[in-house]
Amino acid sequence: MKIAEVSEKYGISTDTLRYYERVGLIPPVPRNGSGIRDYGDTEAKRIEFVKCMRNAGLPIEVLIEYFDLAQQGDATLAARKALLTEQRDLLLARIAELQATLDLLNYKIEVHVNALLKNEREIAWVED
Amino acid sequence: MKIAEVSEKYGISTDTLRYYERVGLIPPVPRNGSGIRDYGDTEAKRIEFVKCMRNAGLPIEVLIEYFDLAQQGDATLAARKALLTEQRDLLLARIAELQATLDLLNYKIEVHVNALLKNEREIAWVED
DNA sequence: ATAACACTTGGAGTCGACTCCAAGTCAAGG
DNA sequence: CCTTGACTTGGAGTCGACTCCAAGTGTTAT
Repeated sequence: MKIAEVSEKYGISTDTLRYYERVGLIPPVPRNGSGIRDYGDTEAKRIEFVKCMRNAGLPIEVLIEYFDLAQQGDATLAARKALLTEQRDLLLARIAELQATLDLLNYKIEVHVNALLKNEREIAWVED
Repeated sequence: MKIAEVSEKYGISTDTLRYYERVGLIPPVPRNGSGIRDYGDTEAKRIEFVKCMRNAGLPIEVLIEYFDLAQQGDATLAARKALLTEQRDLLLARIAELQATLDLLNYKIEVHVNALLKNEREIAWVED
């Protein structure tokens, strides 16, 4: 798969894909005879995972660290688990915060709806 | 309340508080005789709301628009409701995404835990 | 075979949201 | 009176994460 196809498939710009490779978030992608990137399944899986994690706000730095550890084999299993757990906990806390804001937003909307209804009644009364 | 106290109370830097005022996210704060900001309850409430919304990722621009509308009175009630509803829906979608990533993260952690347990068993077997 | 087009590179530019800085003013304590 | 320390201003700098650009090479269709 060429870069344009990968970009299309995952909704990530070609610039971003190359950028990820540059900073080490994705390992060097294999090239065909004329130096053009040829993404395979391994790459695709990695990209999908990165997309998901980035979308949830995990910093690029953290992901790089994770992949660096993974690349060192079983000796780093515990460290990787710790890293993932930390990010999981941060995410959990984040979700709780967003949920709280969601509740507030819903309450505010409710208030606006009520105000609108009240206005309608008053207009009806005036026009009667 | 002086700016340092507000900063302390809400965990927002004085720089950020002044920045918010500059860009119109908070209306001009009243000053005492010598030009120093004196925050009151109205200001505090606004700051708290802004903090909550910003924390949930609502862009500054959107919040400014909301306050601009609010300042124009009842005629903008419907517009404000629409704005809030749009942001609420975005937030809802965001939470769902984060939840999906959370699930994936939990699964990954599980995989690591299993690998660790397997290693332990192997070590035990070697050392027996 | 020549135009059109996807790909390559390194480096510069952009964006939102702060964050820091220099230079100055003012109130209070020793 | 003089220092200390919190406050003021406008403007510049930083950060993470892209995003864009110029200049060049390779592939494909007419």
